[in-house]
Amino acid sequence: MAALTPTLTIARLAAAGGVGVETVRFYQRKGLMPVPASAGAVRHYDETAVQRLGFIRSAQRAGFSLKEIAELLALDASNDRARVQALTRARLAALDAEMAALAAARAALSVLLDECTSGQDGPCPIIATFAGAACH
Amino acid sequence: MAALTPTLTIARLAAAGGVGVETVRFYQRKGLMPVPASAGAVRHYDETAVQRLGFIRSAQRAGFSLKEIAELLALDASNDRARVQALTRARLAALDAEMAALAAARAALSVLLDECTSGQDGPCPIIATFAGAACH
DNA sequence: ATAGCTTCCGTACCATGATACGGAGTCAAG
DNA sequence: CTTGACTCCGTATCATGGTACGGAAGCTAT
Repeated sequence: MAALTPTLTIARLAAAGGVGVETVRFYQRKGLMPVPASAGAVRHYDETAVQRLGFIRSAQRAGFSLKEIAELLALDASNDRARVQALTRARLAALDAEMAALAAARAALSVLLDECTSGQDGPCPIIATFAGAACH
Repeated sequence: MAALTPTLTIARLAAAGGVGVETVRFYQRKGLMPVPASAGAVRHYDETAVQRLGFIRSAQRAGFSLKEIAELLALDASNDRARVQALTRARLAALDAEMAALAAARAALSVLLDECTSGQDGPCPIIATFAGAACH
């Protein structure tokens, strides 16, 4: 029940994946998307290409870089769960680190904003904090 | 009690700020750091340059882009607290959005990792999830 | 069959935040 | 006064993730 679009042009593929044509071509150059050995002169794509594009977008949403996604796609073929798990743990650790950094920045900025909005005395505390890193 | 380094070379300035010489020059090109109108042929920097460099690093840690930092530095002169507050609120909102996205990604990945580690049945759930965005 | 939209392809460009390089000039110490 | 370290300056390069452009060729509808 899904044989209505057996051959997609690159524009349709891109539309199906919610990206631009140039982005698909970019992914091809990066080896993320296959270049289907054009029988004629214009390439045609099937559902697996759409799924692969979806894979890329999904993994990207999870914070994987295109380089990591390339490896994940390679691992899709070889059933190396250990490697996938290792990549995933690394990504989780990176996410935790990023979140901690953002949380710290957020907390500091939030306090400064409160200080700045309450009270007009002297210089802006936000600016002053950036200016006076250690002492003055 | 801080007149021991009235004139710093760019290398000393960079060292004081914990960045490379090329980075200082990069900031100069971006208008973030002053280029102190060399009396001779070699520029010299004072403590205010060190502070400015510290300002940049501090604001950067809070997630501001160099473009935003340029504006904050400009606002340091003109005491426009409203604009500083607006920039800060925008940055807080962006931080919140980024943290939410990371948290979502983290949660999803964490679940997938658990599923993948417990049980060897069939294909890797992590890969399968990326592959099967909507349905199969 | 000819206009007009796509596709293909290489190449160039954008933003972001740096980092590297090569040549010329400067400066301080030996 | 020469050597070696440092500076200045423009330009180039890197990584990341794309976006844009221009010409030639193909496809499609009238």
